[in-house]
This record gives sequence, C-alpha cells and structure tokens, in this order.
Amino acid sequence: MDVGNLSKDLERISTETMADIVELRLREFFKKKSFKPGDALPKEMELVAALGVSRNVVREALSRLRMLGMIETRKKRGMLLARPDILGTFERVLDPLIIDEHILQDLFELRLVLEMGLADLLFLRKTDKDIAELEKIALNESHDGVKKFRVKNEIAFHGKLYEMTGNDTLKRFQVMLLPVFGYVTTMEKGEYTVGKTTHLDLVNILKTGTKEDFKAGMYAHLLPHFETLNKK
Amino acid sequence: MDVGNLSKDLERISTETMADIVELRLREFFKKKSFKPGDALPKEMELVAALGVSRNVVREALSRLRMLGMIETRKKRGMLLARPDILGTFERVLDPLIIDEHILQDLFELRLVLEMGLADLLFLRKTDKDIAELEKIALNESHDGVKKFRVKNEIAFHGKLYEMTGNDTLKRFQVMLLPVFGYVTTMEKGEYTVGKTTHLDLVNILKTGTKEDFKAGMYAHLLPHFETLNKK
DNA sequence: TAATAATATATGTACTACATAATTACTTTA
DNA sequence: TAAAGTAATTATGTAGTACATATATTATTA
Repeated sequence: MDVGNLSKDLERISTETMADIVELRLREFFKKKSFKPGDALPKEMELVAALGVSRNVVREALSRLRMLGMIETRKKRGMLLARPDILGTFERVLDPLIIDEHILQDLFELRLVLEMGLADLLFLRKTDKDIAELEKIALNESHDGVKKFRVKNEIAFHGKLYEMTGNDTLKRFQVMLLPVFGYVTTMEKGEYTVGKTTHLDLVNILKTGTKEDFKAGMYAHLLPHFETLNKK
Repeated sequence: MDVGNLSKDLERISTETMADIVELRLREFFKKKSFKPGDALPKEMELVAALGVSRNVVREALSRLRMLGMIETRKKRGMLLARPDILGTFERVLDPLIIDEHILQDLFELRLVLEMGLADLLFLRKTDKDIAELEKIALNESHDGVKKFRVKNEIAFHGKLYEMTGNDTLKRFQVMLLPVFGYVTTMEKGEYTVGKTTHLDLVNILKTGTKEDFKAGMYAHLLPHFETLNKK
C-alpha cells in the first residue's frame, strides 16, 4: 500500500488530554455565554458534574486560565471572569534562551519595524516636556567605550521614544523585546557601529524638523542594524 | 495610627498558591540548569519529592507550562523541554470581547505603527513575483459598497504586504491583530472612508517608486485611521 | 441594634488508587 | 543465534476521598 497517502486516510490520533479539552470547552463556554469581566462563574464542582470529569482535570484547566489572567478565584465566592493581561502572558515565554534562533531574528526585525513606524504617533503626541527629557537623556550619555553603558543609553533613549507615543501597550512591548534585542545585537558581527545620526540629532529633529526628517533620521540611526539584514 | 502609611509598613499578604510558586520555581530551575529544547526533565515524582508539595500542585504547574508549549510530555519517557510557540500563547488571550477598551485602542495604534514601519523590510525583500501577486489582489477588489467585501480586500492586501517582508512572526502577528483591528474600525465614527492613495497606487509605488514614496503613500492610505487618533 | 460567634460553602492541598501507553527485559522459537 | 513475541517496569493521565482554609451568610448574644 502507498504509505504516502496513509496519513491522509488515517486521522491523526489525538494526544489531547482531558485538561486540554476542558480548557477549550471552558473558553467556548465563557464566550458563548458572553460573560463579562467581573461576572461570577460556575463552581468547580458544577463544572465537574457538567463535564463528567474529575475535579483534578477541571482544576488543571482552570489553573491555566488563571495563569493567563482570564479568571480570578476568591475562596467561597467562587471564580470571576477577569481581563487578561495580554502582554504578561507574552512575557512568560519570551526568554531568549528558549526561543528559536529564527524567531529571535524575526523579533529583532519586528523591533526595527516598530521603531521606524513610531514617527507618526510621536509627532502627534510629543510635548515640549517630553522632548526636554529626551534631550537630557541624550546629553547624559557617556561616550566611552564601555559597552554596558552604551546599551544603557540605548535603552533609556529608545524607551523614552516609545513612552512619548502615549501608548502603554507599545511601551510594554518594547520593554519585553529588550532582552531579545540585546541578544541579537551581541550576535552582530564586528564592533558596535553607530549610525551617522546620533540621539542628539534625533532630538533636534523632533524640535524643529518634520516627520519625514525624523523617519530619515531614524533610518540613518538604525542603519548599522539594517545592514545586517539579508534578503529572502 | 496613620492608615495611609500602613500599606507601606505591612507587607501585602501574598495570595499566591503553591501552583504559582512551583510554576515560578520550575521556570527558574530550567533556566538555571540551562536546559535546551529536547532535554529530558525530572519526573513528576522527583519534583514532588524535591519541592515537598503534592503531585496535584506539581501537575497544575506543569499543565500551565505545557499549555505554553514550554514542555512536552511523553508517557514513560517523561517530560522534555520544548520551544514555546510565543504567538500561540498570545492568541489565547487576544479576544476583543474580553480585552479592555483601552488596550484595544493601543493595539489599533500598534498596527498602524507596524504598517508604517514595513517599508524598509518591504523594499529589502520584495520580489517581482510578490508585486505581481499583490497587484492581482488589488485588481480583483470589488468596489461596491458591501462592507464585508471591503474588509476582505483590506485583509488580503495588507496581509500580503506583511507576507512580503519575509518575516513569519510579523505575518502571524498581523493575523492575530485582525479581529482586534476589525473591532476598532467598526467603532470609528461615520462611514468607512478611503485614503487618497489606493491599494493600486501602493502597488505602483512598489514597482517604480522609492521607499520614501511608499512611506508617504502608506500614510496617505491610512490617513482616515490616523485622523481618528487624538493627542495625549 | 450592633458586635460576636457559629455555620455553611468553595477553593487549596494532600494522598491513594488505578488506567494507559511506551520502554526495557526476557523468553521462546525457527 | 537472531528474530519475534511476551512480560515486567515505569511515568504520565484520571478518578476519588479527605481535610485545611478563608469568607460570606446566618444565628446568637449583650
């Protein structure tokens, strides 16, 4: 018999555990019943009875949802639907040590994309106060060769840029990507090279320049990184 | 006594469960021992003995890590460290129905930032074949008033753009943000307004224009969305 | 009536038992 | 002796019981 077609004819044996199934069912249930954050959920024992599985299994599934912040539990009161902390869950798996090299590279590029796209939000929401603070950061930078400080400068400056967008999620996203970013940059060949446009240049563009100036400036600033990228 | 200072003096009673603690300890353990994907992990009973908690608790913690794709379990063989699917976990909590309105707005802006930042990767990696496919998508668009089709066009076109960056993570990210994006756009006041630059215009820029042209074109295309944004 | 105590209830933890799958060791047979 | 088949072993998966603990509700008392 043709082995190649076998996998099409024979359905893959599901290795799903009961906890997996219950987790899924609960998600569907919450959505279907259109529970809103703060609503009380059924008790564990009610779920056990309804689903026909052991309390153990139900608790494993609930434990997962609790970790994701989708539910909260209070003794006696039972469980409540909650608002998940979307980035918090992301953070949990974002460890450069465990992540695939290929994904790391993708995330590195993702950060470049983000930084290049910041300009519009930035020019919409920048304030004189912000720019003053940013300038202070840029002026305080030490320009000796110690790598540790250089990384610190980078983080402070670019972090402030994200902050200036007034988008908390974006800011947190940046914080999360920091370790990843750091990891990849150490992989880059040769010495740390600085783009022609410095942090101070960027500050000045923010003060008097246009959005387009800023986009060009940011590109020039990140150019050393862009040059490490390769085509498909 | 001053109640205001009380919370500073009295440490907050931790409501962490054993499962929370064990989860954390296991993460630290894996990192400390610098396990690599594929490595065999201790058996459940060994963890039970080492941590001094019930098997139940250990299993709840393991269940969470398993959900995140950090570990895999095979009967008899035990557990293996795995490569987590970072975006998969993200997806799990990214339901517009349970996400905070404020976060939704943030994610909407995040997507705008991404699209504005695509240009550099796009011009680095675009191929004639890609552009041809993109053009086909743009040409196939129906321009009647049916909203359903318009959304479909948007998804197909912008999705292709993400794809052309050659960055799988970015592409998946876009797919994830789609429902969120759709949700927010329906919130936008008034009728669906199209930017002055059409999809076909963008295609032509990709063909013969410069990166800067494209950035300007994309901004013009997204302008209706940008105009809904407000300052801090 | 207000403060206090008792009760009920739902989650958290521990423990036991057995099912199931898969590896390993052993035995049988050609 | 090698291959095939069988049994033993082992680690995870599921079920169920028991009790601890915190808290909302109810009952009691001053």
